[in-house]
Amino acid sequence: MLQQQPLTGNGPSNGRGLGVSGHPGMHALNSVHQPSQHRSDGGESGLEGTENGHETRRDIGDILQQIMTITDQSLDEAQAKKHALNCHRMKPALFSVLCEIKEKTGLSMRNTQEEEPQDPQLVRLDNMLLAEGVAGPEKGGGAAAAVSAATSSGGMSPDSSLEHSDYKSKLSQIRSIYHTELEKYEQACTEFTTHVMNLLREQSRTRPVTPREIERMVAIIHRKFSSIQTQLKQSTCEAVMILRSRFLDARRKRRNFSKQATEVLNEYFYSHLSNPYPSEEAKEELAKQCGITISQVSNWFGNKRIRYKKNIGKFQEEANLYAMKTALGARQGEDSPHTPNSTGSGSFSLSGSADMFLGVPSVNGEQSAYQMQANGNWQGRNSPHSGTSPRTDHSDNSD
DNA sequence: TATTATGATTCCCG
DNA sequence: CGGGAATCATAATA
Repeated sequence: MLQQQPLTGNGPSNGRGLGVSGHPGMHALNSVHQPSQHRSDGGESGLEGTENGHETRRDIGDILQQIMTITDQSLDEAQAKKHALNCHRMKPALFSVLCEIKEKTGLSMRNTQEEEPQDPQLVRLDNMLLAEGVAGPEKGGGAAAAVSAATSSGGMSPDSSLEHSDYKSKLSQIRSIYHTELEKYEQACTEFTTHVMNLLREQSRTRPVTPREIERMVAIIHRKFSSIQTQLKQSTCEAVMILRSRFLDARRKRRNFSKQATEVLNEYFYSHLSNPYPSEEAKEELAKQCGITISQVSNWFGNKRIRYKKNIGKFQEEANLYAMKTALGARQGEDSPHTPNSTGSGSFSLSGSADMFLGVPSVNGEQSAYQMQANGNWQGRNSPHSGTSPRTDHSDNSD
């Protein structure tokens, strides 16, 4: 895990920086800055005058020098030089010599650095971004949807859904930044690549440039840019992680369920006191009704069971209250005073009434452990067969 | 500010 | 893996 600067705040917003100047690829192009920029013309007169190898070599060196430094010169200057070089009568010969040299050295550098094995780190980041929904296809609406959901969350579950949509909108924000930057990078990359390719093509008139070389150069450029991209991806990943942890923190920062939600849960609990273990489906239903997750429902029931068991007396009041409420609701059928549980409608309530009636009677209630066994276990249930015993089970959930 | 209520987490068991 | 139990952390309340 390598980590770069975190980005969090103003991350990749300035993508145009692109430290191209230090590009290794450039090295190959103009790395040969000779400190001594001596005038290279004039000397060539002696080129054929002396067949002295030494002289000739020096002269060739001069020409080479010109070629090498050509990219350093101003445009017209370079243009002029180039023209001069092209017209030089030694040019064809030199060119072929260069080709030859190239051929030879080319062999040695053939195996230097060929294929890059798809940086595993990059793959990992890609996968992660994909999993987070940052990369990949636009998924419906993103921010807009989240925002609208947040604003229009009339009475449903203001807290949780609000936070959730907050998370989503932040995520989509990151997403859009990521995509913009990525696009910028890609554009810059292609731009730069074409530029370099043009340059090379241009140069290929004065010096041998094999397609293979161009290819290699392009690969180098791409590699460089992809490393920049990796950084972007990494930063994005980090941002997502931070956002996520903050979101989780927010979740950790306990928020009480809404009144309605606890009401629904309590109603279910007390109307199934003899067996307060909602099935998966029931949990789902409850979760839907309460606007919470299934695991939250599970948590709630876990807590409730244990706490109820621990101190039954304390919960008597509540138990009676809900039992009464449920009974009333059952009695009046659909009049429901104010139980806005939509979907499941009355669902629980009546059919399970058997157990809850057991609970109603004793307001003083001590031993209202109903079905609970002496050891405080629900599952044991009371007497072995118990004809009347409320087959609490799922007489309710109609669906 | 101390206490209680409560949702979540963790450990452990079968 | 679901549940019980203990515990944590924070919201709500006295």
